[in-house]
Amino acid sequence: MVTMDKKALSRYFKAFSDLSRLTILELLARKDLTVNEITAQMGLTQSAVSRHLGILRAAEVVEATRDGQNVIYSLNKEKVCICCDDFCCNLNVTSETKGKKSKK
Amino acid sequence: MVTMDKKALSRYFKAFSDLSRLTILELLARKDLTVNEITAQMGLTQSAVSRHLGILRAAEVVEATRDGQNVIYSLNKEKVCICCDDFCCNLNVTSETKGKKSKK
DNA sequence: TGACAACATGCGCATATATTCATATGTGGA
DNA sequence: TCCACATATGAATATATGCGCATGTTGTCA
Repeated sequence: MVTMDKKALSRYFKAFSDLSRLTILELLARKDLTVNEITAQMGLTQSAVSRHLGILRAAEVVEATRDGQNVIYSLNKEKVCICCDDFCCNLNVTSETKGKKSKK
Repeated sequence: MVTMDKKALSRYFKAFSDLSRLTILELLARKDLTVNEITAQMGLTQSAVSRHLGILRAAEVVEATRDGQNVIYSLNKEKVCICCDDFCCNLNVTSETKGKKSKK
């Protein structure tokens, strides 16, 4: 059930720990976008956006496919899900725990 | 349903993005521990552990209660849960999405 | 009160990260 | 081939982070 080691989890969370990257992920959650389209919606240079996308790509949270001159980025929802699940699993935080006051 | 803003999420994930802190969280998932007990199980100085705990405390992922000279730390599983849920919710990644290939 | 134990914090250092500018790489069209 | 557009990347800089040492703070006990 647990498929990621701590190092991988750390890499994922590092990817999620930046405001700009969270914004990018939210944009991609709505629809696939090119780098230019993402850049247009953020207060950053194209360079900065490209770097953030590189980090998200390295963490395998987003995927890039080339379409002519454009590169279209899409969110890998499955990975996001697995990441959160594994994390919760590692900490014995399961759906059943939800909403209940911890038993301590 | 979505109760955290991006900034809060970013703070949580920053807290989760360090290997030492992930280890601490795993330890606390098993049982409540004092700073000394945690320090004994990690290759870090007491000072470093205390700082990590401070970060986790600031993110409200762990709670500290004083017991005489000791400070006992415990994991706030609820917060961990809410954090992951909110994140997934923000990205439209729900339980129903799990396991399925994204519809793209 | 003094001594000690547990924990937190100021400081400095080394490293990592985010950002920008300038430039390189890749792709399509004239 | 040459150019324009989209994207990625090297270099430089500012800031943030993790760490240890030393010290401060808080609580216990004699």
